Amino acid sequence: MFVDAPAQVAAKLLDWYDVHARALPWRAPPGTARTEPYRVWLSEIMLQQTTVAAVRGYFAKFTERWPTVDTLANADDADVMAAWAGLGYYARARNLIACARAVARDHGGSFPDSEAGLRTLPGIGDYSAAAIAAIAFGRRAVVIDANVERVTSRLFAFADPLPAARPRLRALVDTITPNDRAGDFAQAMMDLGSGICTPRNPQCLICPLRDPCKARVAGNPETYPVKAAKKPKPQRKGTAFWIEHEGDVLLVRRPDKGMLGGMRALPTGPWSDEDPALTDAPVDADWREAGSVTHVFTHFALDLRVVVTKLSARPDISGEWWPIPSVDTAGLPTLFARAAARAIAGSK
DNA sequence: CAGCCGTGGTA
DNA sequence: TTACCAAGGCT
Repeated sequence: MFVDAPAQVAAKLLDWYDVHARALPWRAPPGTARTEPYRVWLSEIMLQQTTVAAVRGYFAKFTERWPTVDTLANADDADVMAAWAGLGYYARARNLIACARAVARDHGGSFPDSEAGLRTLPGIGDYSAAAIAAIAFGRRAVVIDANVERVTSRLFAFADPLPAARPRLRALVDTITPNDRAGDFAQAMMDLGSGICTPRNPQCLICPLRDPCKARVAGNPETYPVKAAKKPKPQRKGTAFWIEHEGDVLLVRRPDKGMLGGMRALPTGPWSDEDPALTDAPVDADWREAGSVTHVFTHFALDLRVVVTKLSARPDISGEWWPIPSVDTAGLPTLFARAAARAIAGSK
């Protein structure tokens, strides 16, 4: 058998998938009816740069509360943003709302069934359009995510550094993508990348592609994919202001663009390499230190100093006064949830 | 094209 | 503990 023939790769992988496919809430088992496009779409957006474990609870919550794309399209923005709180990359939530409304308004409540049609919707890029077209609509599409890049670069011992070499890697993925079951093939590649062809210590002994894999033969699968070096993360500092009045705390809504865009938050000063100053506070007050929280984002690390004050008169500041005992229901992103916990602990 | 954009798990 | 990294998209 010519195990390195492209068709053989797909056949081996699909045979493995028929037995070992992960059972996931948004996935139909191999050989059964396809999952509804709404659920495929919702899961694909949530899974962008996000682990299966993190998505499970959010997917259950969203599908229970908004079971169809129309119900989501009619939801209040603030409710959706609050429900997304903690999952990260909040532009996804803003695009989720915009996409649901575009589907409801421009497509009669049904998702486009082609890759090109899906690609026009907000929040759906090359990967998601291909994945939804293949998984939800049975289209033949070349689906490329980080798992596919890793598995394919190892399979072909493709050593050109990414992301510059993406077009050539895509051509290789194209050669092994089957005409039938492209959706199962994509999901099989992801399962393989998640459980066997892992970034470190890949389990080549039990891999269904161990025979055709050139990197395994060479003995260096963990060196793929080759990537350009990363830049160091700058350290920034800032201050969060916990302002109490009669058992309420002041929350603000952050601008739609930028960090934690559109999310509820504590008022803050600027985040920079300068030492934070109390003069950035939205009100003049007697501030007390409540400690600090450190948080690591994708491209910088933040040391957020938390200061608290209790005002006897309600200041004239725009924002929401939220009952402190239920501040955990405000939908704060993790940074501010931790800052709030620090403020409450530090003000006792 | 490269920078921006969260969070939590893993070794 | 530090560093890497995950079902990427937008500008």
